[in-house]
This record gives sequence, C-alpha cells and structure tokens, in this order.
Amino acid sequence: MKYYLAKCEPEAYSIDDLKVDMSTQWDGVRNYQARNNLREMEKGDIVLFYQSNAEPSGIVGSMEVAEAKLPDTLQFDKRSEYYDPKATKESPTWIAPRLKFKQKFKEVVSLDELRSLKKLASSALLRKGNRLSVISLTKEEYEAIVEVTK
DNA sequence: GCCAACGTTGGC
DNA sequence: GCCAACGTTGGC
Repeated sequence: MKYYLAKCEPEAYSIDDLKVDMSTQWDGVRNYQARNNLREMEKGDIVLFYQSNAEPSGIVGSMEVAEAKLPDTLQFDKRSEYYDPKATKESPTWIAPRLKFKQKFKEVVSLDELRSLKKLASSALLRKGNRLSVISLTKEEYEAIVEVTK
C-alpha cells in the first residue's frame, strides 16, 4: 500500500464534484515526474486530494485507486488541449488511473498547517516552487497529515 | 549538450 | 493580477 497526493484547482474539479461523481479518471497530467507517480499507483493505494489556488489551499479529502494504469484517453483526442501526437495506443505516454471518492475532511488541512508538520519538512509538497502535481508520500508523512484531521 | 526564451504553476 | 520558480522548447 502506497500513499500519494494529487493536486487540482477546485475551479477545474473539486472534491465536491468527485463526491457527486464517486470516481474520476485523473487525466490531463502532462508532466513526466507526475506521470511517473501516476504510473506507479496500484489498486487500493490512497491519494490525498489537494486543492490549489483555493481559499485556503490545502488537503480537502482522500481518494482510493480504483483502477490503476489506465491510458489517459485525451492524449489520442485531436480536439483536446491534452492531445499528444507522439503518443500511441500500443504504448501510451500518459497514464490516468481511476480514483474513487473516499472521504471529505471536515476541515481543510491548509498549507500553513502542512508547513507546521515537522514530518513533512522534506516532502516535495513543501519544497520551494511546489509545482509537482502528483507527489508520493511516505507512510509517516501520510499519517502525520491524517492525524491533523482527527 | 548548453542555455535563453518562453509558458505554466501556484501562493499571495 | 503579480511574480518567483520551475519545466519545456528550440537554436546553435
């Protein structure tokens, strides 16, 4: 069992949207480091939902990997802004696992709170720049975050 | 392979 | 809306 964190702007897709849909394919990621994390995900792994450009920005809930290693179909769609002419169906460049809603936290774990967690100090989430949209977390990091929501 | 120019992300 | 930090692109 592994732990991850995935970012999204609530304007594009929020945890409330996910709660209605119950599950979604996490597509549209076009960064190789983030893609590598998406590709590693296995069914049953936990993914925290981080809302960026939000009031406040922070972790709003959790998800579970329902189907791992699915191709991101947008890479084959010529009309999509995520179309990738180099991608082939035999060996898709971009991966989009299906994530299902697990839980919405009662309160947002804000970026300020995350910064105050010593266990998170070395996480990519808090590193300067903070632009990676899919981050893997250690068990300790995950548990430190979940502890705040209790 | 270097690096400048450019585009994007994300906090504020 | 601003801007710093980063990733990507393309000329050489």
